[in-house]
Amino acid sequence: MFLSQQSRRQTHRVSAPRAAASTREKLVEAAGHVFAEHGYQATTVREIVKRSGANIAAVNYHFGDKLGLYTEVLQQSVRAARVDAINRALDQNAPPEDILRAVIRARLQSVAEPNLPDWHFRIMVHELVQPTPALSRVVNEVSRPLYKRLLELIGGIIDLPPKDEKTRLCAHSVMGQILVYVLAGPLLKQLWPELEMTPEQVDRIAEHIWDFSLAYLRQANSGDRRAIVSSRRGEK
Amino acid sequence: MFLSQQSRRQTHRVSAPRAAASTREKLVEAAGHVFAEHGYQATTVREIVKRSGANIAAVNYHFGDKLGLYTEVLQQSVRAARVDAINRALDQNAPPEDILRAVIRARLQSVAEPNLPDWHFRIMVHELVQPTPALSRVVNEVSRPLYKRLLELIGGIIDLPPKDEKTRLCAHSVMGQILVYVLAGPLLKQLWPELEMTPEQVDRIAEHIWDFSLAYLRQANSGDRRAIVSSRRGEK
DNA sequence: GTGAGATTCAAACTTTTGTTTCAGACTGTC
DNA sequence: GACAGTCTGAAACAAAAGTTTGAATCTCAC
Repeated sequence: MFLSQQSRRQTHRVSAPRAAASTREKLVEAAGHVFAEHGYQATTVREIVKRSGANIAAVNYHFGDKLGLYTEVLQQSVRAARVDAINRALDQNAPPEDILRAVIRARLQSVAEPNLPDWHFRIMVHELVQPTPALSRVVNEVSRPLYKRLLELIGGIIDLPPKDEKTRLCAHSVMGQILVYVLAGPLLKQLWPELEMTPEQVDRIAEHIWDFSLAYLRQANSGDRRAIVSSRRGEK
Repeated sequence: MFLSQQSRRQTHRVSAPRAAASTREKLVEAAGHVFAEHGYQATTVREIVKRSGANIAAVNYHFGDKLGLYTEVLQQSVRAARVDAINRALDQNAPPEDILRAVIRARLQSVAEPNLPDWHFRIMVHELVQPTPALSRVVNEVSRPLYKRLLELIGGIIDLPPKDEKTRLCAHSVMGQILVYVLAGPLLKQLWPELEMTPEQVDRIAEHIWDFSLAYLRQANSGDRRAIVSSRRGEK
């Protein structure tokens, strides 16, 4: 049963990719939003089909089962995240500090537009908090390269090897500042009702994170590193 | 039905709090771990009772329903978090910079000991990512005061009002750096296998976050603030 | 020790949710 | 215009999970 549907799906995608793809695409689109909002477990296929306007059988017809649909959504997220503005920012030829600034902006900006496929990232976040069965591997495929490049970038700024502990801690500090807006968005909005994630506000936040981070990174780079630490106590 | 059980529970707690509390306590203990690991939706009461050794009816008998048990766990988390080391750190009489350092350490250290009731915080994190019905209010009760005090603390360091946008952004920067270890712990461990959250390592991480943050905060405090910004571009 | 209430237990019940079925509509081909 | 393959729709099915039941056991006051 399952296999025949899978093959049918394959046949479908090859033979009639234009018109019939509509329902399929609508499902992925709706599923992306719902999964991003509730996570995998808390999402029901009935909510997805209701939102997409499709019939409940469509999920199993096109994707085999709920996990198949989720896998498709996740793969699209990975693909989208990979070719995303982040890599474009990382690829540009510019001083490392400017690249870092562009990376922060790129990552944060996608939070501002809830209409557009921002759920790509939110889904990753859910994965991160509670991994689902078959896809920590998928997340890893996109997370590890990005992490690696971020380490290289920051290592370049503070003049340390990418794998140095200090480089990693700095990378985590930058990541954390961004993640808190993606993760704790709803909470922050409760604590700070005036917070509206307009493009202008997001720009200001990105600028702040850049300022905040560079205050340390520049200091760590300029000349003798131990001076910073030893101003407080001896280095380990 | 529900009310009669509730009243029975109340009676129970008053009349025989010692021996019979055992099952109840075991349930809360087990539920805390399971909820913290999987979140509310993905947790089954059967898993909880299996882990606690209790009968499946015990949950409904003692707490009315699954949400009642979860609420109890959450309230204990709130209570635990409230009297936690964080407030002790905030209450001490010391320079704001040292208090900040103590707060960072206190919050990060609880991550290091997974045996102890660390799930208090992890549950909050799950709440934060996907709020459950009846308790964003509860989270709010503990989050808002802590947030407020953090704003005052950081406002004190950079010499700005607590509600100033810049103060808030700085607070979020500090929060984010801590949260990333709580949230992304599993992922970070995959990306950086050598990462072991030993007490020593946690101390080093806490020191880094403090250094990293203070690099900006001190700079922001010292004299004219606009100098920092205008070194890049004009202030808004 | 007896009785009233509190607690536990195994089993059954109800709801939710993922999945399947199969009839019918659509689409493009000969 | 008939056919094959593709897709959709409403309903039914099955498994999982939350909840309830009622009898049995325990606790403790009298």
